[in-house]
Amino acid sequence: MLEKITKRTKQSINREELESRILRCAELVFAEKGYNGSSMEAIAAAASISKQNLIYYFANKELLYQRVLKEMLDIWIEKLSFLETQGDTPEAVIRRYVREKMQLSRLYPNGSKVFAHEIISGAPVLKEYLISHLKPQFDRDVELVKSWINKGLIEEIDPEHLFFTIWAATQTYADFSVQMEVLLGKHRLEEADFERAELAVTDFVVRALGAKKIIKNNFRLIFFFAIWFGVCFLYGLNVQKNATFHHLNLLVNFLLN
Amino acid sequence: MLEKITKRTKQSINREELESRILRCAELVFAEKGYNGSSMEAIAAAASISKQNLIYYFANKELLYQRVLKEMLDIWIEKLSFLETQGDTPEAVIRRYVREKMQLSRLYPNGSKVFAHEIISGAPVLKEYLISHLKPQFDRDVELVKSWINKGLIEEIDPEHLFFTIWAATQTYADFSVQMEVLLGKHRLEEADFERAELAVTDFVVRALGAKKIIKNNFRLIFFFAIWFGVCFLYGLNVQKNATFHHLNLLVNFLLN
DNA sequence: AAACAACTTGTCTTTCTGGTCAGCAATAAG
DNA sequence: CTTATTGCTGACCAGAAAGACAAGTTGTTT
Repeated sequence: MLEKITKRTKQSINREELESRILRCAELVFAEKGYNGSSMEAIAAAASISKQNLIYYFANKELLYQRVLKEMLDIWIEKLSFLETQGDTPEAVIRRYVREKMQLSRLYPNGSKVFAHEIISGAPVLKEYLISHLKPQFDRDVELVKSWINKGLIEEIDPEHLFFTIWAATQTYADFSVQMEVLLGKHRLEEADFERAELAVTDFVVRALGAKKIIKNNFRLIFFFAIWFGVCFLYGLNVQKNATFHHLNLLVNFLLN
Repeated sequence: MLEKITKRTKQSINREELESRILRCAELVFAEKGYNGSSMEAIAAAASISKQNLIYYFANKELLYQRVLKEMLDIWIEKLSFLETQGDTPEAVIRRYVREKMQLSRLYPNGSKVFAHEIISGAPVLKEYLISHLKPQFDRDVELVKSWINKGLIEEIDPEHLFFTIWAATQTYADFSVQMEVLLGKHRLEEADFERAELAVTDFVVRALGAKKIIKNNFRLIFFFAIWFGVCFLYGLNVQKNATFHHLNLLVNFLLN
């Protein structure tokens, strides 16, 4: 297919700028009012242009809506793949994943909301796209998690539902921000809130995965055995029998602290 | 205030029946199309009555919407309070809480969706209600979780964000069911899926809380000390020194298994 | 400068939808 | 059986919104 060479004239630059401004404003309006509640008039007003001009750029509402949705999903799919992280530990991969997803909630709250509206409504527009683009990636990522489980790197966890939970827990900071504002008694969620949230959710997930725990427990195991061997060795060789319980008590007190 | 005695005539029974049928149908339509996308005509059709008749029962759309929302939230608030569970362990309380919330997603998927639409849109109708009814309960529950942390019953976790995560992880099974259907390659989420989900989410949360871990670790600790004492006791008394390492090896193999 | 393309706006039509109103039908009360 | 109340329907209306059309304006190319 021949790609038309787009000269960067004053017009074409303006066009691009205006298009992206329209998309951002449309995103905002769709997020707040849903597809049906958003009039072209309102979107145009948000972008400070006339309705007719808006229609000139996006022939109809459906098309505009699709563009907004697709932009969001492209970003999501692009940013959220396990694939390129084969070398890292599960914990590192998961931490990165959760962080990225939180960033999306923070940076594109409106896109997230439009996406949420769409899915809740039964994904009339997005269904095909989900099947063709999201599912393959999902299947791959699930396989990877399964392999982690088989290798004993993480706890036995339901891989599919792990993803559902991560998505939900992160997405909620975009979609349900109003609820949180009310419950936290704030006018708006701020940077600090998002940072706390990110920390809470990542820790939450990592702890649930048990990735960290295994290491901790291994440490404890090794620690115990080391002392045990030491003690047994000593007693097996040349310490008087009567001292046994005294040393034992010291040790027990130390461990229980 | 005088309460009017409602005689249970044929008419009043019909009225109640029809009212609740309308509410259920409205819930369904609102869930799928959002407030603005749902016409009174469509709701009436779903309930198999005429539009005028619908308006006879619910004078206008706004009112109908509020009723649907309020019914859902009342159920939610009623079912989800920590208060009456003071005696139980944190793990028991949390398990019950998550299970109840999952039940809501399973039993009232449409109500959940309407609620989600509403919150995502900025809670124009519900905001006051959230402040007056949900926040006080939230604050109480947060305090309880904090007290658990202070007592060392659970890991140090961000209480507010714990709730946000639980809500998100459970609510998602109502709101994003379509996405899950696509990704799991199913036509509909079935009982079995919900059971798996409930198990996954509860385990997930409990593990993240660390409530279970403490118990498990205590077990392990007791187990170790019991064996240790036994072994030391035996060696301290009447077993030959040479047998030490043999028995030790047996034990180590058993523990590491 | 002229011709052409890109952009912008005002006007109009059509469709949809929330809601009114007057009147008919079914049921309950006297 | 009659009357009053409650339940239901058809005809209608006003306003909102999508978007078609034509006319005018600005920018680009030759």
